[in-house]
Amino acid sequence: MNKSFVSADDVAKRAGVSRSAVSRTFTPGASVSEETRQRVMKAAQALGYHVNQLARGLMRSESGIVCLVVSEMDTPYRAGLVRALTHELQKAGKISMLINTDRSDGSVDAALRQTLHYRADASILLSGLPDKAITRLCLDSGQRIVLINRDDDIEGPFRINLDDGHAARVAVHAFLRAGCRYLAFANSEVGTPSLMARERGFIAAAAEFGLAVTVVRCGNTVYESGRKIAQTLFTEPNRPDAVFCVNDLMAFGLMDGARHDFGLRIPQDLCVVGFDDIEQSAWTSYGLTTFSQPVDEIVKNSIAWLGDREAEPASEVPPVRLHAPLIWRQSVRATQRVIS
Amino acid sequence: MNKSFVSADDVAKRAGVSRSAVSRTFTPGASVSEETRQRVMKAAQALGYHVNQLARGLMRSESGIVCLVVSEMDTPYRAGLVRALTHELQKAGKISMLINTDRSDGSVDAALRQTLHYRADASILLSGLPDKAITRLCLDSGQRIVLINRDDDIEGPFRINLDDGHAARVAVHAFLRAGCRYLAFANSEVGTPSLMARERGFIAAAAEFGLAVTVVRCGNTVYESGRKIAQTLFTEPNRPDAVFCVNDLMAFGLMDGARHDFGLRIPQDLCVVGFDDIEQSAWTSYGLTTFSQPVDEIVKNSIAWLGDREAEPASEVPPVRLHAPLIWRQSVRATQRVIS
DNA sequence: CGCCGTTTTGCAAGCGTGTGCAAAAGTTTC
DNA sequence: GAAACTTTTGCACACGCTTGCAAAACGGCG
Repeated sequence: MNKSFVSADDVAKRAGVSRSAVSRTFTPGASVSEETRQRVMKAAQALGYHVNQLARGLMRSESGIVCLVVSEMDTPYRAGLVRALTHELQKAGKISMLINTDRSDGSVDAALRQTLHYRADASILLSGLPDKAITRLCLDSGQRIVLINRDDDIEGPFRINLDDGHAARVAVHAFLRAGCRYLAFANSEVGTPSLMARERGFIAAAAEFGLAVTVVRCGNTVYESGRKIAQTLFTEPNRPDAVFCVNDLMAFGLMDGARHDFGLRIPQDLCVVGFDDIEQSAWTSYGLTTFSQPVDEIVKNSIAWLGDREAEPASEVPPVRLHAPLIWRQSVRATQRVIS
Repeated sequence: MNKSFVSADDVAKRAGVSRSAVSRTFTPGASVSEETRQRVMKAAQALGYHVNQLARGLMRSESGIVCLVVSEMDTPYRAGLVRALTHELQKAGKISMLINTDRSDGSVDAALRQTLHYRADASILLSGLPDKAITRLCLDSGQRIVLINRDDDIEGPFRINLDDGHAARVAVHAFLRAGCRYLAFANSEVGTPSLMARERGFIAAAAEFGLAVTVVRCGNTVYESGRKIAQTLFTEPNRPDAVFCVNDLMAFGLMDGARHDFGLRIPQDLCVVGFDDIEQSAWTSYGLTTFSQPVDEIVKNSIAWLGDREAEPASEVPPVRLHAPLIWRQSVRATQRVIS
């Protein structure tokens, strides 16, 4: 009761065996007789012994730690991803360290440095882009790196991306089927490769049908930005009748602005498509037609890559490109509008 | 370039000093001459050396690890809390481990066991209730425990709670001022002490004015539950004109149900108050009047308690009880309704 | 009982770090 | 220049664990 952790030595002493025996008892697949194992277990139970993973990680090459580096993690999409990742990592016997990179400027680099401090087996980056040098350092230290939706050109990390261009194309088709003619694209000023890919894809697909796209970029990928974009978009002379928002949150802001400030009805006067399919999209007030982030697939791929001890160096492996299906709800007309 | 972490020995060799010198260079407050410090730093830089926190944690009693144990962490309130906690912990030089307790049954206990494995300095519990025995074990191992909004009667952990009862009383007053007469309370079946405290407080305060409260409990504290409660509440003979929802998410479900399925106008026909003040409450579609979780205060108190190395055993310290102010938006009438 | 093959067990060397202690080096004072 | 301090440095042990290795124990067989 002296306020300190109990060690394997204590257990060994109590069970009347050597320290090796207790170590082997807690090492799956080690050679211990059933009798001693029982003895050790009983002693461990009584003392409240727990293997010290720090010390274990010192001997083995693996620490069992996986770092998740993420900023603005209360964003619904990110929060959901973190939840799913931690859950599956735990099932795989790993523990997750969460590194918050909310402070800008070199924060991702600092985060990766932290992962080195704790000898993490792997790092999963959900946001930000790491410096090349520090990435190299991690990789050289034997750490694995997974980049999710950060379409980076660094070689070495395992990259998981979406078919953003294809999704944008699907959005155009959906709008055309609904009889929309004036397309707009609501983007942020963040300029992440995947966001820009959606923009380019949308414009290109529209061009194939001879349609121009009004592009507005504003602030961060948040509700307020959508709200502001609604202001600029619907006060223009020829207002769009279809908007593809780079993100569900922006879509909500845009919808609220369109309805509240301009009295537009959705989908009768305006069709909206979002991206992420976060929980709120299904709420009755929005009923947003949106592309679904294949969270489970993303997680599955990440874990598989981490688990596969003898996998190729990632430079050989092409990025995984996952499909984001369109989830139909009520923010896009299913059929062409009849002009009455 | 042999895929492994570089150790202090490597640095020492390269800098032509002893390993102790390296260790001292990276230990704030240790005695090293400026010259050797420079030499060591240069060598460390060149090799990409990083102190191994696992090994350091083995020597010192502190690992620098703080565990956050939380379930359903993609819930907006929880996600925000986790974000704020990780941010402040990092500022305090700690690193956070995230333990997901989504699987029910004994999962919190398993989580605490994990914290022991990694010799965490402290654990912060945002959800679930730990077993008493395992809590004791953590405390005896010298670990600190913080319980946030889990109004538990275990002695030892540091407890942070809200003045739920008082908030409920404020809600009743708000409704009365708006001229509401038929009060209802929308709860979940979760039965957490703090949720029940809100329920009891609401009923008691209403009783003081001779008013009865219709209580409905349903499912989890999520949107769908609110939706369902709207169904049962507004099909009743004398429908309520004011509902206090235990949670913002449920409030949104209730509002959507009231508006969409029953054509009720808010706040003209129905006043609603929520709890948490999550981001969505400020969205135009909802404009929910709600009690604000003092996230910053919660975080500040937690960190202060962890940082204070020589603090009293928590059994001496009474739970901190924080105030949750009511944030006025549009879901409650400011003045009494004029019956026309 | 002796021989041989198979477990089981303890020893001891490591993993990468911090730190007390005494020796070495440097600084001040007389 | 020696004595008395102060600062810096290296040694060696400790932290709690894993694991290769060889000795010990065990079991079967002739």
